[in-house]
Amino acid sequence: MTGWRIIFMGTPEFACPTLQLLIERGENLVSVVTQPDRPKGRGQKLMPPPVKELSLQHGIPVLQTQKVRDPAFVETILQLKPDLIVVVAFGQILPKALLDIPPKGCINVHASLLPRYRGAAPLNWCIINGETETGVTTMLMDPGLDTGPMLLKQATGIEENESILSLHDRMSLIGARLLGETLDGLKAGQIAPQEQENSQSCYAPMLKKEDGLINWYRDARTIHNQVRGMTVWPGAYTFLNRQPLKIYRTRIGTGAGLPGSVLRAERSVLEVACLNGSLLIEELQLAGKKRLDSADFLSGCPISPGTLFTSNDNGEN
RNA sequence: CGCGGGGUGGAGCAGUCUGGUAGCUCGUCGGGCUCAUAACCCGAAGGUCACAGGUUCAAAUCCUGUCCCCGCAA
Repeated sequence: MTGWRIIFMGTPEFACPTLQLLIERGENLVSVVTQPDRPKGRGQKLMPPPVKELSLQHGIPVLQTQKVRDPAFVETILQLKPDLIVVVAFGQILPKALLDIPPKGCINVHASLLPRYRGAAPLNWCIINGETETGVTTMLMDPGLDTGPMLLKQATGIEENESILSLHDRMSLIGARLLGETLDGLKAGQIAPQEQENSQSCYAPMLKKEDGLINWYRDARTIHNQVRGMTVWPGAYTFLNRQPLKIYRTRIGTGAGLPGSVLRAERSVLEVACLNGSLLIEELQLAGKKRLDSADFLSGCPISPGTLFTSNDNGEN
């Protein structure tokens, strides 16, 4: 398109569609910056971030750094003389020294309707909090955490049973498209940055393993939202016979009983009582076993009504 | 060499420690019962027990090696 020298910064799968779009548009990608390869999975094998793999496939130079604040790294970026830096789910906060480098600024693609859900895990928290709508915002970065002036927004609805997986994929595509529009708008000088209303903001901190632990003394909808908002990582989990049990998919039921107790376990129906209402577990996984739908799970691991799901491996709630 | 669990008819599991006839829940197929059924009853098909060696009169089971899957940890 134009000759703007662009540096792309991003790390996980979510950032890939946007990078892909920049590549397809034939933008002048000077370099891609991503987090270092990290030990991942079983066996601690060193794995490159998805963005690195995509970059290498297209022959784009990749820079990896532990700390973007490192003056030596900032100098490296300065030498590249970028006109614009595009940041999508990079995972580190950029220092002012870096933000000041590109004359056209640093654009961030953020997975929420700002100023709501600033921070690392907006997708997860939107679902956990039962939001029915979210979206993507592009903004001009400033030294704060997702506090810069907004450029464009695109909203999308969240279905009652939608999990973070489908939302993630949809939002990453929306993000790519929106960045394209943002670039076009900026180049044409047609976008007026709009300051965020700080009083309306809220934060979406990185999830911790413990956030996945299910407390059956909460109402069914709250737990349902937790399950679909945490799927895959960290995963909503409870304990059955002192073994960790992951729960991947649920529906809200109307049964009642002692929170954490199994109300029904027959054929493909596995119903557990919550504080208010119940959950019908549709997909689950016992430690060391495969992820199964409830019918398969029950044929190999019969459970009798009254069995308790607990909050720790001591069998207590 | 990060820790650990596992690969057994189509699905999920038991059996392995203490070698000796292949078991359970479900699915499939046939028949029966029923106004009817995802219910119930009767019957049947379907497995070189991941792969390769070894020990043994005899290996799903014991020994050695290989491949694959998964939980923890990140």
